Amino acid sequence: MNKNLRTLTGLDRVIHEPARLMLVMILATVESADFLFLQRETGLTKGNLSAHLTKLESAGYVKIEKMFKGKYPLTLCKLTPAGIKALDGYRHQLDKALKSRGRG
Amino acid sequence: MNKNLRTLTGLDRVIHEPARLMLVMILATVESADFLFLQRETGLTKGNLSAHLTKLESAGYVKIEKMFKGKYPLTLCKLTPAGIKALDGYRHQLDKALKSRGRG
DNA sequence: GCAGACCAGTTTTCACTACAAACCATAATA
DNA sequence: TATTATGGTTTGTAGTGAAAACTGGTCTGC
Repeated sequence: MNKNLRTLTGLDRVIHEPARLMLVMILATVESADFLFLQRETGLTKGNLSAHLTKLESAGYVKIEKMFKGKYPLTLCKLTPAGIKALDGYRHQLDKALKSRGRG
Repeated sequence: MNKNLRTLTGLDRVIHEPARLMLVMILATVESADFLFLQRETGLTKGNLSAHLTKLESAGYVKIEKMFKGKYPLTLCKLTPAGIKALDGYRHQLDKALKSRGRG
């Protein structure tokens, strides 16, 4: 069953990065989240969070909407259908690979 | 249960790299493997495989023994107890994180 | 009314890393 | 003697993640 292991090479790197995996896992449960909420939840620095969100957006996995809450900017993030699908695929792929034979 | 997600930040990067995850998964099942066997199984290039093995060795996760099979060099790789433990920990950690809430 | 602190992010910088290509030493082959 | 194959290692390079520095706007004290 090394087929399962071989698929690891093709793992979605966008999702595979722990920080981003965290983000999509969170976004998968909340319908929508703002920047500071995500920062608190993940513990990432702002710069880091910003960069990861941009990357997720470029991949089409999250949609980012900028608005104003009162006078302050507000960045709202939401998982797209593509993002949901990507996360699902990633989970299944990894799950299969990690389950294949429990050592010897 | 975001505690599970937060732990993702601390994932062992040595194991997390797909190519190396493949390697340790294979090594976890075979007691010992030579360079070319690993190359065939993983599909990695020689250079790549060499580099990843060196990294795994530096981490103390695999033991590499060089010998001669007849007149040709032979590189034998074997998962160390530390490597087994690391893989186990990685699997559990990731499993927990990926299982926490299945969306919505 | 303006200097400085604060808010919500973005851009820049930098060290590291994975990958592939080039290389190396030896051995069989023509 | 070249040439090719074996079993790898070293080198070059583009890409990446993390933190620091920066930006544009707002509020506060004086």
